Amino acid sequence: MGRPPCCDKVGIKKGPWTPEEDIILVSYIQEHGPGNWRSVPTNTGLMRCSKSCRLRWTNYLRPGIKRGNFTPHEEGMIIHLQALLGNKWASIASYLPQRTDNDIKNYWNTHLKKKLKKFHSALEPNNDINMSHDHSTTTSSSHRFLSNKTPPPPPPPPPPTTSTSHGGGSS
DNA sequence: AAAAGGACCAACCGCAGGATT
DNA sequence: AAATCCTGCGGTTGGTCCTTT
Repeated sequence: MGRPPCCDKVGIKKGPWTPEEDIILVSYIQEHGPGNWRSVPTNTGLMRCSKSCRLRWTNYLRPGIKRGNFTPHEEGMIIHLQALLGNKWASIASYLPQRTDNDIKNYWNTHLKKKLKKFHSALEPNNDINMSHDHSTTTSSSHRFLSNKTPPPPPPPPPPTTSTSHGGGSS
């Protein structure tokens, strides 16, 4: 007997969240704290799967998150950390507590990747073929990019990791 | 003024790891 | 010790808005 799908397709709503759904989710989490996502749809009556609830909360509804308008400093941090860690968006996000991994990932894919590519081809017009290897090439020269564009970001602080264990650490 | 193309953002899907029974 | 379940992560897709022709 295999494991049942996380959200069996029947009756599960997909697509953009409505303000009403947001309110239900937020008030439930305010009362019970985040975590135990499995029980959220059951207890709230939301026709969403647990994954969708968690995603909505972490990427949009969670208090204290900042969206859009990345500062040059944040941008520098992201480029630096991406060169350091690769596409570990969750790890990168842990250095920018106000940002979500999804937001950072989107920003990287839409803005920074392009910016870096431009920079690289300006720097090494003959080698722009190498740009297909995203990470390997960004590693060394993104630092040069940084030193041109923005002040070098501070060395990565120890990851916050405020009791990420689910269930136990309800904030 | 309308149409086409490109860019951006929010959300979904599948996979992997960790925890629990 | 093995099997199952839940959560989290990264990649990808779809829809909408903005800009250019």
